[in-house]
Amino acid sequence: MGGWVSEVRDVGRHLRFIVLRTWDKKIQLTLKRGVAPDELFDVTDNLTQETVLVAYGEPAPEKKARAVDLEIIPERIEVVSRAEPKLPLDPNWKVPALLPTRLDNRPLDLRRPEVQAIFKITASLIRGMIDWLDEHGFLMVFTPAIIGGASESGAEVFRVDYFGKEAFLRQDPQLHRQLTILGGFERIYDLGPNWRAEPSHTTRHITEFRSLAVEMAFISDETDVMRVEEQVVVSGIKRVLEERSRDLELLGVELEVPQTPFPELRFPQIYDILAEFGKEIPYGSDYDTESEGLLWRYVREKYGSDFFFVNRFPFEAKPFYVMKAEPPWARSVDLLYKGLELSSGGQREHRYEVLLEQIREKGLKEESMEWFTKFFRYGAPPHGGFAIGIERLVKQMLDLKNIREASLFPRDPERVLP
RNA sequence: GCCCGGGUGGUGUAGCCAGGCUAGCAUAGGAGCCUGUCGAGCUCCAGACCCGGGUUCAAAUCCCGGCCCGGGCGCCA
Repeated sequence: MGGWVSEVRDVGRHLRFIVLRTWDKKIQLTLKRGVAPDELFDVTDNLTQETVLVAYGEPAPEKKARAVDLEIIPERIEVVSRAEPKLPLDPNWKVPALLPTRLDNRPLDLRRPEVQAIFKITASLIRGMIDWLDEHGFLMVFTPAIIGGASESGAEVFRVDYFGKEAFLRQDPQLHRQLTILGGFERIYDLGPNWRAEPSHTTRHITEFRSLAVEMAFISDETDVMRVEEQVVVSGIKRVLEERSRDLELLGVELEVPQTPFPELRFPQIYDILAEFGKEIPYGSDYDTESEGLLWRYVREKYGSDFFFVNRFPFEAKPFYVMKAEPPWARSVDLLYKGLELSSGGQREHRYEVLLEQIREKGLKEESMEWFTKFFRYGAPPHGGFAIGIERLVKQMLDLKNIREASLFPRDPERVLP
């Protein structure tokens, strides 16, 4: 078996314990002088923490070590890769490192079982979500990440030199998901990366994140989308509970399957709720970050839920492609989890003439969006969908302080390495 | 983008406001002791004030500039 040296303890001259860390257990190698060959003591003299060993041997007849999963009496030990003595952070966490130090030295940080737990949980979460989608007739597709046409809203995008032409990294798979629907695929999902060139300095933004983006045709209205979205989330959380109870315990997280349907708040009633908390938002305007926290408090007290939808956002706050409801509102839905926006979605506008009108209303040039809009001339079903930010979902589910902890190698305005 | 805060051994911190003895502690590292440890214990050793300028008899400490980082807001997932 192979692993990283977590600890070496000499107890007297005749006994040495070496604790190895593997990705799923702790193993103690026990060396007794007189029992173990002297050469095993020789090769393990001056072992440094985090050195990689491969050991061969049999389990001890009686496991006396309590704090490990396995106790081995080694017959042979190979020092595969000796770690330098001064580590940039301590994976044993005797001295906790700060987040920037952790991220600068992420491969060492990732050795901690608590950190690995985050990504094991993420894998189960995603598996649970996409299994539900597969079981309900959704097809996994991959839409492009490099987009040649103008961006959907003029929000900050990364520019790419595409053989001398200008292209952009997608902020969202939104437009191509819709075009895939126009391609006759009635239920799809796309799991992939998105990029935002926003120089945001917060604990809930990174410049590269992944989303699970779902789109479905022949919906009655945006509530069909909400019913799918909550089932996807519930299915993911159920899977985490089934497969990762030990990892949840390691992180000290108590997780429950949320009740469905999730509570739904709508504009303009939102303004009245916020007013109860003394928060005045001008009628017809979007709410701010503080409001998200206030609405969560409201929903928790009234419905006891950590999840809730917000529906009927002001059209002026949303992109051109959303479908309008009674003016000035739109069939545009956000899902919030513990007061943080997890996803945006809703019903899309599929009527060509209306779509063009909305593009003009947003002050965009019709020509710039023609690569997208022209296909709505040839038969477009009513449709809608949503995109859930994976890292945000994980952050909220595990009560992580910073979204960067939910990303293996996070990218933010100051960090593109390692 | 706007605003606020912070950079002390490898890591994490005390000291800064009220400038002044060999910059304290923990952990990791080196040397040694201890026959089963339980993030073991004990003794000793080595290791640091982000960069530049200024004020002062004296600067980690006060002032200015720079660099780097963190956070809040905006915007969003």
